[in-house]
Amino acid sequence: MALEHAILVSLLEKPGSGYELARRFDRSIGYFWAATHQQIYRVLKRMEGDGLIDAREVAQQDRPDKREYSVAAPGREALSQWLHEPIEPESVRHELAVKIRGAAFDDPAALIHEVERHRKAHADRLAHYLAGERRDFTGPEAPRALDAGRELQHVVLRGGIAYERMTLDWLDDVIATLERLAPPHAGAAR
Amino acid sequence: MALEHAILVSLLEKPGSGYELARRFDRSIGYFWAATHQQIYRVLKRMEGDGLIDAREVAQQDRPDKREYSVAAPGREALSQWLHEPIEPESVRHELAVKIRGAAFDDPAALIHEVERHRKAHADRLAHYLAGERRDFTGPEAPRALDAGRELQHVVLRGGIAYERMTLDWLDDVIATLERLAPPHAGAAR
DNA sequence: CTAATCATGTAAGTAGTTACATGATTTA
DNA sequence: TAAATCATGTAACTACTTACATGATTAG
Repeated sequence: MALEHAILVSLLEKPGSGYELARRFDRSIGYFWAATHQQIYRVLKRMEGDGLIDAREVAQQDRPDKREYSVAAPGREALSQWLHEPIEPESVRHELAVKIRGAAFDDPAALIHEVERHRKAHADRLAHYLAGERRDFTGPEAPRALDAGRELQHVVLRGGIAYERMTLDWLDDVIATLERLAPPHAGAAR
Repeated sequence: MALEHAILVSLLEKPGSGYELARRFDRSIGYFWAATHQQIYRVLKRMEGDGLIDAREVAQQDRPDKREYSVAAPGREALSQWLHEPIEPESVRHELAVKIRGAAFDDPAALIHEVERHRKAHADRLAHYLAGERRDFTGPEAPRALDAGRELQHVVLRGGIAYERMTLDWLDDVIATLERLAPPHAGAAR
């Protein structure tokens, strides 16, 4: 149940409402742990009930009021404990790879468009990561290094960048392979 | 619900029992779509009920009998239809990245062992992929190219290899970063 | 005779998705 | 006054995980 832990990390980095968390899960933290607002609200409620987080009603003039959550001592403890437990190295779910192998039993050429669409999505994400890196991790603030949080956010971002670059290269390979299989006679099967 | 589609692809590549599928999901196809035997048996039953696959009782002398499944015409049709539908570019779930960002609020040095454990798992997987590539995709059978299934299996495997290589490099970066944060004063926090 | 492999499941619980719903405030 | 953003939820469903269970056959 890593969503709880992802929420704890995000709230330690900065307290916020369910809505704000949902937006973070569309950006930074969500790049490696996706969650919808429905799920977030449900889990926040449970975590509050378990005493892991505290809620504080915040009245706002220019916007609807909100409930701001922050991490309570038992939440910090729970996170710390989880950090010291081993986790299983990721079991991947790569739907596009299923499609690519499935294309052998259909028309490989028909998949080219879909793969190109994914390629574009990954190129956009890479551009977004690189912009974030330029914004947050370059410039003269470097001497103030040894800020653990900053360094660790950066190394995770570098992972995202490496992942997107690798994926782009691979998708080019996939497209080239599909094109090679297409020209002679469309509609190949085993 | 891509498990159904992954099963269809796997059964088109080669018919088999639930047990055999479960083993494939521990190897080849499972490298990009994980599933346990419990889930597989349940989905197989549903798919049979939906007419997507056919079952055939196979008596064996040297082993317990089994039910061998193969793809029926409606199953082929369902796969073909799915292949022509667009899917969302993957939403990633990278638990280790959550831990790395969480380490800012605990002892970064304490995470080094965990990351090294993951590094080893990925190194093993890479070695396994490379052995599979040497076994199945090298040698003099090259001229018999244009076998779509073979080519597509290979490009998916190349993706797995690229992913593991990228991950190893990144985990080295992570370890170096954690070590850099560790020496002066263990137990940093923001 | 014991462990390993082959083979198939049930039951209970947790996590996650999709659809639906409401209402405030702000900007065009 | 309509659309966008901020803000929070419920309900129903589907997917997935974990624990438990059984029984055959084979190799050591």
